[in-house]
Amino acid sequence: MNHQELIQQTLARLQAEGFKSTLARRATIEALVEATDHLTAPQVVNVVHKHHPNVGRASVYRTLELMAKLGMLQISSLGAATTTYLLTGEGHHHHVICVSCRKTVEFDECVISELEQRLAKEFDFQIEGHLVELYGRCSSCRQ
Amino acid sequence: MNHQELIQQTLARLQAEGFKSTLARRATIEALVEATDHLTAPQVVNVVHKHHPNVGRASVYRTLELMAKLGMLQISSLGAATTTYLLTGEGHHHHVICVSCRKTVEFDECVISELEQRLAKEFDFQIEGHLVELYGRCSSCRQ
DNA sequence: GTATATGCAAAAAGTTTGCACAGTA
DNA sequence: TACTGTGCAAACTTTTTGCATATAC
Repeated sequence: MNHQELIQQTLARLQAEGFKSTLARRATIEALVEATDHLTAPQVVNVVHKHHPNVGRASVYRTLELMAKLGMLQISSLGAATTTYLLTGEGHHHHVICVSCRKTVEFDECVISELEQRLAKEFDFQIEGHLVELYGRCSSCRQ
Repeated sequence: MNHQELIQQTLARLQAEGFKSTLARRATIEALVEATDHLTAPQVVNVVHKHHPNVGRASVYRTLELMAKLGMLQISSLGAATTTYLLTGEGHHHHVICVSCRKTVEFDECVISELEQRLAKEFDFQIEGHLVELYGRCSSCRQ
């Protein structure tokens, strides 16, 4: 699926939930779709402003909040002090993060699915996503 | 292990790394030890100020940063917009978080250990902790 | 046409920094 | 004593809010 399609689909999902398709929302989704990694809110604002200088910062925040509430974003701390956002679905992967130099490496394996199903039953949750991060010390930082 | 012992041990770990044992650090650790759940930085500051009104806010932030760097804290976004901290080790558990009402339930099972060992070898990381969070919609919010 | 959503600007909240002084080792 | 760490206050960054206007449906 290319970017335009993904943007369309994401907007459609918002519409399906009863929210309107607007420029500010499209611009925010655009920024998230183009990102290859987690972005902080101010980073999203920056990207949005590159293409659409007239979109307000508050609208970006409001869109991020809305999408997070709908489970459309993966929210992560990436082991750092700032929250970051990434579109869920597509390119599912997780991170190993060095607590010393903040270097991150990705891995694709996900051992969560069985657990997910068990917990969904146990707590009567409809699971929509998950976050798995490992923290440690990379080889250079252990010297 | 009781609270006092855990505080001592945590301070000792700082000292082992070459950092001094001070009141501000003890107060911060105290707050984290007493917490039964993740705390935001401002919450830690509040607890510290209850017992030690004269400890500066900046010192608490600096201690949190230091401990995070040393891998002594589990950092989590809890699916919300603020970073939270919890002492690692002790009472290891994870959360299922409702993206709609923010209700969280805990679970103890952890399927990460095998994965952890495999990734440690593959990327030459010394893994010190991990974060696993599931996001979804609780039964009441699905009505 | 109507309700939702927006942009702006100001307020609030959270975090970081510089510096003179204090406390640990 | 030497140097790390502190408290304070100010600067800075990030996030939220109120409100008049614009826009999607």
